[in-house]
Amino acid sequence: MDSSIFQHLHQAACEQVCSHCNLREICLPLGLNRAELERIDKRLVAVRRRVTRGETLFRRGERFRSLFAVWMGFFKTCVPASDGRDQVTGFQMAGELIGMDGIGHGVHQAQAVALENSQVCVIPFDELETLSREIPSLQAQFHKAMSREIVRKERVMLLLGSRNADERLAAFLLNLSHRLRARGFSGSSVVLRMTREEIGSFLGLSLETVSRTFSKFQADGLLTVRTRQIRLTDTEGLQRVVDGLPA
Amino acid sequence: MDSSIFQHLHQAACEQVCSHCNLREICLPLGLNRAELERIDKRLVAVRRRVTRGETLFRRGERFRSLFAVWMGFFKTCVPASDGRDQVTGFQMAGELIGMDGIGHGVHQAQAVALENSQVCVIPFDELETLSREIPSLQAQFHKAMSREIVRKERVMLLLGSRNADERLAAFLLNLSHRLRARGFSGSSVVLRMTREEIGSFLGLSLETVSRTFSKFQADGLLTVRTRQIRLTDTEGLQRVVDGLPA
DNA sequence: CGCGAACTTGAGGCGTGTCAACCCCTGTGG
DNA sequence: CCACAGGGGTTGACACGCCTCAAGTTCGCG
Repeated sequence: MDSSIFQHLHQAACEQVCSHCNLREICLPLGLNRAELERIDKRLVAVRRRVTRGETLFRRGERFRSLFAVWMGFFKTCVPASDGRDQVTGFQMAGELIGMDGIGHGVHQAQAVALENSQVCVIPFDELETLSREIPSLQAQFHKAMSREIVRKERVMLLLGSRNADERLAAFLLNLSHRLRARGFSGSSVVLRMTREEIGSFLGLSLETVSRTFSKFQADGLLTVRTRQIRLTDTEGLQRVVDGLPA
Repeated sequence: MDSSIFQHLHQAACEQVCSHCNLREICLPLGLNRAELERIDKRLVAVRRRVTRGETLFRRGERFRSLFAVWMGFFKTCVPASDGRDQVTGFQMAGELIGMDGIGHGVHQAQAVALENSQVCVIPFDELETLSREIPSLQAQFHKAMSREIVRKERVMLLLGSRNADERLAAFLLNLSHRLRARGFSGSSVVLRMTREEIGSFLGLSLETVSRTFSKFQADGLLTVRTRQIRLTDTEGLQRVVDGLPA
């Protein structure tokens, strides 16, 4: 176990100031000028919190107090389905917000679990509302973030409502790839942070179907699979699958 | 055609002031005190707009400027699916907001169509942001509205991802019933404003499956159907269907 | 009253879930 | 160092729920 001194040093080292964070262009403070950034430093983000792999960030039913911005790592959000098991409602990576489901009733409607060792910036919600009354560009950015979340959910609805297994998985992989590319990663080499079962739960498919579809895509030369290590070799082909066109 | 004088009188009669609107307890101004209500009168809602049955409120790709609150009537929102036909993403009734999908990119991502003769309150978005910087309770209410929209979409995702046709349609009917009851209607007598095809599109089912499931529910004594006129005779039984329990 | 749209019902086929067996990898303990 | 256990992943066989196609009926509007 680390000594408390070491812990303190570390806290100081990765101090939570948005103005120097390299995620500021894809996170909530996007579009703020320098003065505004410095104004929210130390106010928007109270603390940064570590969440180890498998640990729960918040549970369904817990009182909602803060939003969380993923600073590093990877999360899933899920809600209990009728049969007792969890259904995954989304995956979040660096720069993405978690917890917006809790605003409506002051209680978290979902559970968030880290899929790898992660860190999140804790954004007390009352402070966010106060600051966004003072800083219009922060207000605008927050509203855009919520709106985009609505559009994302809507897209998944479409996926689940009218696409077959191939189309769903292809869309899922391309979406992951785009988000990784936007964060400076290659996009063609994807390391899955989640199990086949979690992918299936998110896409409304059984884990066997997910596995079979991976194998099929590999046989069709669209990608190569080695368990969690995926290499997308033909993204245009995957896009054709999404569009429902013949291979 | 009405004379212009009559039209003017009518406009004056149903003047768009939130403080006297009988929907204020289920619409955006919920939770505002009298002073705040009077402060937003004439500012939050610029005009009220009539939309006749079948008419489009806004189209996908149109510039986003305003949110719309349904004042009376019934709407569907939909987005073009890959095969050219539309996929329905939601149904909206009195007191519900339409257009939040457009905030994120300044462009409407969906299309909204009236399913009966309707009227909507036009809420210019820049004015809403200005007012919600001045009136914290309005800000809070708007944030809650967006959050609840996210949760609603999430629930539909679950429905589409892990429930069969019976469970989907039962959940849909109970949801409609709850929303009608919250607006002072009976809740057990439901007049569907949409076709079987639109229900199916929303629930990820074919119109034939929707029709068959209605017939099945009727045979099971859960409701009686006469095309668009539905009478829910056993809501507890429908709830058991939703929960996946045996009939 | 007549036409087209909406709805119902049936027959058949396909995609995906379920069940089951097996493999691979990793970590653990003897 | 090996044996073992357990979780994750792959693959096959089979069943079944829902889609598709098709025919016929009812409804609603001009």
